[in-house]
Amino acid sequence: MNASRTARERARAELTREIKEEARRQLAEQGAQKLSLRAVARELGMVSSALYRYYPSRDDLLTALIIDAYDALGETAEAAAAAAEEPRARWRALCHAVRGWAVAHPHEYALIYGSPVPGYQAPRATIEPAGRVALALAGVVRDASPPDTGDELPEGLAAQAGQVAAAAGLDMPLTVLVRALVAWTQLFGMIGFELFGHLVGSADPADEFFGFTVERMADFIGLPALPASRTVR
Amino acid sequence: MNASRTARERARAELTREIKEEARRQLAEQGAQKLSLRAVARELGMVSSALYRYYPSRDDLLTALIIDAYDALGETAEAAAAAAEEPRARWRALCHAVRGWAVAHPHEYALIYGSPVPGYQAPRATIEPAGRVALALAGVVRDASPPDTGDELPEGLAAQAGQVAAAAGLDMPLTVLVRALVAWTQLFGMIGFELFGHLVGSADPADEFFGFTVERMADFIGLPALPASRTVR
DNA sequence: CGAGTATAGAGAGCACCGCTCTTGACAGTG
DNA sequence: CACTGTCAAGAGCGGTGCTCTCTATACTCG
Repeated sequence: MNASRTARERARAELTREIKEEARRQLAEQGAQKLSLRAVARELGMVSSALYRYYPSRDDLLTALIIDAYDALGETAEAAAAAAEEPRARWRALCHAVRGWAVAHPHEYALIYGSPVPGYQAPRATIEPAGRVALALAGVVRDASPPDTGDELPEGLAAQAGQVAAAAGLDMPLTVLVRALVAWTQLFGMIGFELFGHLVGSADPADEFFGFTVERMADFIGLPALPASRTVR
Repeated sequence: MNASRTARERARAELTREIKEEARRQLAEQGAQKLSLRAVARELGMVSSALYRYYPSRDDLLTALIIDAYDALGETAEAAAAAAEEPRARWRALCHAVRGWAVAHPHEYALIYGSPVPGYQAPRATIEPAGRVALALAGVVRDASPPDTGDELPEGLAAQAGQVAAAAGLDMPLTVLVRALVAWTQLFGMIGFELFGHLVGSADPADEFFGFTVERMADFIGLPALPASRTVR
């Protein structure tokens, strides 16, 4: 009886996965706007209404894709950070990994870091995976334990940074944490600009510009320069 | 006969304007995705097919709105830069003006700096207005004539910067120009993160964070600190 | 001034969309 | 075997962008 029940559930899990796969395919081909339940169903050889047994609405399907994207990007970032030793090398690896993922999955990147889908409110479930990259970034900085930068932090900003540090268990100078926050927005700003074509007239292709900026961000945070081989990359 | 001809054309221009106005209203209320030709026509008391005499497609209407948005933001930026004297004050004013416009017109901002509409290719006509903000930014930096930062620029990046400088008539050290480019992406990255809710768990409200970052960017580029009153803002 | 023409909006219609409700088939259970 | 819960299917609703045809009207010119 347990086996039979599992059989049904297996079929269900299988189809759920296939739906998501097909949806991701369409997402990659034509973007989130054009993602249509009917088209997904058509491609899967089923009728549109049947899809609603798996995802109660188009937005719910989108949410599933969003969570998957956050998780995939987060995992990429964590793996890159774990693969290097030196703080600056880890920083570089992480930044380039994030960019690499974004370039490889532009539509999924746009889904999570582009303009939010109007009327769509990101559910609670997306918050945790959304924080993974930022956490990985902050972790790299913390492990490098750079010195206090001496910035004068406005009261409210210091309080916000304190809360972040407490919530994430990040034991580091608040000035460094705030600078890491700045670098965080810089990283995604640059990637977004590249992906969305705003660099076309200036720094496109953006490889060298990206590499340059990553180094300046590392300087900005106070990560030590690499000891031996000083590949500027 | 010229007057009569003008009469017809006037009516046409009037309606064109009204269509754009109504479209902008809907854009501001519900975002680009929900912008519907039928709804615009309904609100204007005409039939949907009649709209096609004014804009051949929904995308063309969107293009008109995009150009308007770029122009509005560019004008805001230019005005802010012109209203101050000291380089750092001009820099501050410009950055805060851009952010202010973005916060006041989130959907229009998302339209131009969010994920591009899939399948939609920005026509040539958008390029020039799109560059206005960047040009205003670069102008402020050039007028401050900060010294060469001494960065080692990779070959390709230096070439790209040289082309930009030549095309825009910006006579300044390439290292400074590249750093201004970095700050440019930083500025929009931060604004985008704030608008799209990515700062919610960390630096939200973002006023102080934004102010802090603007100052660090000014430092980064090499803009001199304000002489007398050193309001950190 | 009157005939002809260009331009305007109206309306029907096509193919698609998200989503709902009902119906009939089927598997698993007592 | 009868029952129950799950599933896909189908029809249908109101909406979308867009096209086509038709008619009324404003303008132009002989």
